[in-house]
Order: sequence, then structure tokens, then C-alpha cells
Amino acid sequence: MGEIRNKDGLTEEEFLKQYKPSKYERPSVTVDMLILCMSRYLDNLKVLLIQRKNHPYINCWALAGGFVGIYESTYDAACRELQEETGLVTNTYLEQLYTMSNPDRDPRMRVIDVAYITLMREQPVLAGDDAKKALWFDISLHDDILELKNEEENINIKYCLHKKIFKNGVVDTTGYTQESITDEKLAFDHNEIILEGLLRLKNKILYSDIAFNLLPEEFTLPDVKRVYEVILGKELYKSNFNANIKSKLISTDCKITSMIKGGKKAAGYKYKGQ
Amino acid sequence: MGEIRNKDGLTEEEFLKQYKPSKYERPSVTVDMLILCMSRYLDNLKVLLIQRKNHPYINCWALAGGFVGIYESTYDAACRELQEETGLVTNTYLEQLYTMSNPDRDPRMRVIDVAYITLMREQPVLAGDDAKKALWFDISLHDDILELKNEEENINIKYCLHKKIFKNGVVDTTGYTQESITDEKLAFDHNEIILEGLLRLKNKILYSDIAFNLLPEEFTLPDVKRVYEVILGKELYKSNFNANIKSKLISTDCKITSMIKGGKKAAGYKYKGQ
DNA sequence: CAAATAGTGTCTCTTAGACAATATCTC
DNA sequence: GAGATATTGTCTAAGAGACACTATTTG
Repeated sequence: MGEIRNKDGLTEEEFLKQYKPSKYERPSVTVDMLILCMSRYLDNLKVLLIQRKNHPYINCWALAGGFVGIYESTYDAACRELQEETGLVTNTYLEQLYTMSNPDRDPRMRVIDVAYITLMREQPVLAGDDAKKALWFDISLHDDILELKNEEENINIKYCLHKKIFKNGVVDTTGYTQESITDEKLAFDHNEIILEGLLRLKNKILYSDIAFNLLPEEFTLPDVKRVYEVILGKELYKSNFNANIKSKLISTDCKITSMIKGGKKAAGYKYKGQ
Repeated sequence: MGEIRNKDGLTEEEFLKQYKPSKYERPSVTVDMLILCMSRYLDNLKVLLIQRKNHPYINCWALAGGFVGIYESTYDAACRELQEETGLVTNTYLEQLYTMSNPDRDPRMRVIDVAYITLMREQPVLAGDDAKKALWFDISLHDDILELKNEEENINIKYCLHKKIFKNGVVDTTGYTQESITDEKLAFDHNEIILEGLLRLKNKILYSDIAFNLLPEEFTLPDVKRVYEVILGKELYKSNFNANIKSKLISTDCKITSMIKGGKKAAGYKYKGQ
């Protein structure tokens, strides 16, 4: 195999030795993490945002992220950043979401951003090493309004969504353009990443068990149901939901208090884990 | 907004002027296109592969692709390469598939590759400008064997798939490792892209209309059914399938000959397009 | 004890799955 | 005309959707 020569008469070894990779101008590559958890009383999803302390988008809120090292995969970079930026444990669900590549998405330079989505239980976050503020924001997505809110700090970020249908081959594909309708804004195209992530989550809980990443180890049936309801954005029927979900659960034979506000004691369950 | 100053006292404009983007070593970024169509008699899917004429993976078959220009999005790059490399018309279904980022996936240098999937009708392909050979390969994916075959040139590429289950948070995720079991091989990690694309397609035809991108404008019910059967890898019931699909179709009030070998004349239909 | 939530049962309607029967076309 | 394929119809089983009822817990 190494014996094959190319049109210049070079073997692979010789070729690699003389290869100059600087033929093309190269973009920077970053990863960003859409870090989601459920609120304490299971009222809504939350997203972790970090306040930027420098241009561009100074003072704006952004997803946690950073540059991809030259010797690491984007997945490894995402794990590393997750730890570094927030001090969060890494044993969480982590899935590649979408690669953002609009050439003018970053005014500093050309940056291609590989977005990941992470599902975890809520936990206190350390401020990053460079004194950036990190906060959980309540998410609501109703009536074409995407709203991110932090009550304690009284921060409110709102986007208005406009449906956009474009032809992709013979099929119509629905996309969204977004318009910020508050003073506070998200940095870069992070609003698009958040929306994309919410849609992915909504779609994927219907045929997978990823929702259990958002719950503690032990939970009640109303707790799981609430998680599905928040993500799907609609009420579900108790009886039907319970019957379906039970096949994925093991009873712990304890009665525990539901996480839901006003919830009662109910049977404890664990995720069976296939 | 431009008036806000960072900790060095710079406005955004001043900051951008002095910003040096060369702090981090940057990977090259490429796009690759998984170009799929149906075979003439609707027997199987086909993938377009290009034979490499230089190291690395000299003489191996690879997906069409190329470098992302510094002023274009990866989507635009994919469209451009589609045209340049193969002369194929660009009005085809084009969807981002996955970003491949293993640091040693290219022995020349660090390359991050954004893979796209394209669905089209079969058409003759021009050899690329740099005299590379471009051929359609019949795909078969059965019993954990991925096989790519070109009858005319007698080329056979086979991979054996091994199921690999890994924990992602609390859920088990199924992946595959692949092992080439023929002399001919695919370049880089393109085998992984092909498998990922086939799985995406299999999943997505169940809830979308993308399959119609693989058919000519007018077709018969048995034709559509066959496309679904090939992609799903199983036989479907005529009666049930027809009843379901008809809501997406308009009759052309003509009888046309089915594309299927041994097929009869049957009612012609067009995709209604939502 | 009152009000709300947890848990169970049942009914309907739709859909998926499976065959059977007839009509039509190709060779 | 024989053998295949196209087209339509029917039956069953499983699942989604909807609601009612009882049991339990909280305040």
C-alpha cells in the first residue's frame, strides 16, 4: 500500500512529508454546548448561559463553549469545555446537534461552530475561571415566542419566531427566523442553536429514553410525566402515559415525595436502562 | 452598543481592529457529500463515489467533497462542490448529516469534515475536472454487511459491521465499528458517513416526504412502494402502503409503465408537495 | 374534612398488520 | 392464455386518545 506512487512518483510517506497544508485559509473551529436541565419543581426546562465579558457581544449571554484543540475531537472538546467552563460533572448525555457555519456569524474572524446538546440534572455551577458569570435561565417556548428568564437577576431575553418555509429538493422544509424583542440578547447565533436543540429534544423523547437524563435517579410517575409534558408542550393523559412508561421502569418499593409543587407522596421508580 | 468598553477600555470597533485571530492553531474544514439515488429498476440505492488519484488513500473510493472557502457556509460549499465535482444539478435535497472530527482522520493534517446527504434521481456524472473517476455504486446493507458494488468496473467494497453499545448519560446508544473485508476500501472515515446517512434516511422517510426526491416527477404506486422497501429493508403490504401514501399524491390520469423490472402499466401519480 | 393528586379501569377510534379476491397487463 | 402484477376490500390486533372512578395524601 505504501508502495503505490502518485503522478509525481511519490509514495504515501514521501507525499506526506512534502505536503504543505497551508494552501487554503482555514476557519477557526469552536464547540458550544446547549446545557439543559429541568427546574427544581419540574415547571420548565432551563438552559445554562454565560455572560460574555469581552467583545464581540460584550455583556450578552451565550452558550458555554470554546475553541477545539488541534489534537482533540469536537466531542472531546465539548467534554473538556463542559468541565472547564462550568465545573459540571461530565457523565451527562452529550450529543452533536448541528454545525453552524454562516461566514459572518462572528465579526472577529471566520468561525465554524459545532453545537452539542447536553441533558443533566440541575446543579450549582461555578463561575468560569475567567470570572464570567454563569446562570441557569428558565426556558419557555409558546406561541412563537422563545423566552429565557432568570428571576433572581431579573434578566429577560425574548425572541419572536417567524416561520420560514423553503424548498429542499421536492420537499418543503420549515425553518425559523428570529427577532430579538428585548434589550438583552443572545450572542452570535446561539438563539438558533437553542431553538434547534429544543426541537431535537421534542422530537427525540418520542422514540428514545433521553428524558431520564433530566431526572434524579429515583422519581415518581407524575415526575416523568411532567418532564414529557414540559418538553412536548402539551398535557398528557395520566393513565395512558403511565401504562406506556412503566415498561421502562423498575419500582423501588418506596413511597417518595414528588418533585412537583403541590405533589403528593407516590411510588418511587428508577429507569431500568434497557 | 458600540460605546461599551471592555476591561482594556476598548470599544467593539477598536477591539476588532486589534484582534489577532492566530492564537489557536486551526484545523482545515471540508465538506463531503453522500450522494444517493435509486438504481434504474428501483432494485437498490446507489451512492456516487470518486476515485482518489493522490495520497492519502490513493486509488481508494471516496465521497465527493472539498475544502470550505473562507467566505462561504458549509451548505454553500456543499452546493458548489456538488456542481464542480460531478456536474450534477443543484436543485436536489441537501441536508447536513454529521460533523466528523477525529483528529487523526486525515494523515496529512487536522481536518474537520461536515458531511451532507443528497437525494437525487440517477443521472450520468461527469468525471471531475482533475480527471478523477466518478461512479455510481449499488448499495446493499443486510446482516451487518455494508456492500458497495459497481458491476461494469467489477469493483466490490465490503464492510462488516460490529454493534457497539456505549452509555451516553443514562441511555444506551448503539453505534457501529466497521471492518473492511475486501481489498478495495473507502477513503478516510467515509464508510461511517455512508452508514450514518443510510440510518438517517431509514429513520426520516417514516415521518417525511424526502423519498420523493429519489423518484422522477411521475411514477406509479408500486414504484414508491419499492423505494420505501429498499430504504427500510423490508417488504410492505401493498394495500396498506397505497392507502397511506395516496394522501400525498395527485393522480395524473395516465397509465405509465412502472420502473420496476417486470412491472406492468399502472396509474401515474405525482407528489402533491404538501 | 375538603381539595387536590395518585392510581386504575374502560371505552372509542384510529392505525398497523395481514390476507383474500378481483382486475389488468406482459410475454 | 398463463402467469405475473395492479388494485380494491375486509378482518384483526394493537395503540392512541379520552374520560370516569376510586384511593390516597396534604393542609
